[in-house]
Amino acid sequence: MNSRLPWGLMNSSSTPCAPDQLHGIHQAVIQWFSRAGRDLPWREPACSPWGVLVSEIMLQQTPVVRVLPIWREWLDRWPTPADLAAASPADVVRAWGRLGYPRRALRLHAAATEIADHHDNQVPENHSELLALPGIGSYTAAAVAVFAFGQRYTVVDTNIRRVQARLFSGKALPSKTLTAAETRLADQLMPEDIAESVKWNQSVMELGALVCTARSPKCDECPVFDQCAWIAAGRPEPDYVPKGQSWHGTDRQVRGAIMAVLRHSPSPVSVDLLLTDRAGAEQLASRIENPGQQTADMLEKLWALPAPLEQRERALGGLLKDGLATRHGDEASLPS
DNA sequence: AAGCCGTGGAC
DNA sequence: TGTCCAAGGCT
Repeated sequence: MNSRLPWGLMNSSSTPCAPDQLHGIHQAVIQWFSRAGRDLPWREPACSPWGVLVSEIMLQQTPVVRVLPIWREWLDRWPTPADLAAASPADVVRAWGRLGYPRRALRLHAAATEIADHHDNQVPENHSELLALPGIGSYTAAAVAVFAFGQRYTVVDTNIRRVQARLFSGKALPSKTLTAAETRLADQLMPEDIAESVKWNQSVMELGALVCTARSPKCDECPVFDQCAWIAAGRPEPDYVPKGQSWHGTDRQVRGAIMAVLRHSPSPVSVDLLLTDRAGAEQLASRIENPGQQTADMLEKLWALPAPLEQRERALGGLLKDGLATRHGDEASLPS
């Protein structure tokens, strides 16, 4: 839709743009994907639903390039849900490496256990059953239903939201939080044909990832530049400033540093060592017995953080609460 | 519903 | 260097 047409005056229950124009957009975006879409292993027809599910969890807030090598390791090591379920949480968290948000690893492990125990080791095709699994929310449930099982289901991720905001709403960015209107729009935009709807979901997501990006969109490469409402409106600025994620000095930073120590350490780590700072570490030097060079490096980084004891305790407490760490006596380790 | 939860590449 | 942000989910 663009300013040459009066669709913007229509109410929210109407169609987003003329049927003919929508069909043209479908064809243009899907054709673009067939030419410019990336060859990713979880898009191979031979990839199992389990492989798709693992990829979707890993891709939550983590870029493709960082997921690729870990995904391959996981599928080689744990080719079915039961294989992952048989592993210990500690091994799972270590294999997760530095993908970030390690709670995802625990939830995926829990989901694998549930699939192995209650779904005959087969990833469920039903959207409601997918949604009931730990770590699987509305996006991931829809993504697995669509990309693993070829269903016609409305997928709404950050890429699709951004493309919709620009192409149809003429805004630079989608709203801060997902709205019912966005989901309704995504639903209205989907082709009726099942196979086409799958391609559409895949293609729009890829367009948002490669061309219609958050910063510096490559509009000169866009297959629907001429139809874009944001372009027609003169590329207006966002009507709000995205709130950046703080990092330095936060509990998250301390949690990350503690997790790095636990991941690298082959044996439980003294809680005193985890909770002290650089100055305190001097006094504890006599208690450090061959932690291993890598563990020592991670400890150094943890000690170097400008975090008071109270914050270090809070961070470790959070990890214990989340099941990412366990404590036995005066030692802590990854959960066994 | 607004904030929390990791990590590192790009600019 | 600092800031932004990436196929979200959970509380």
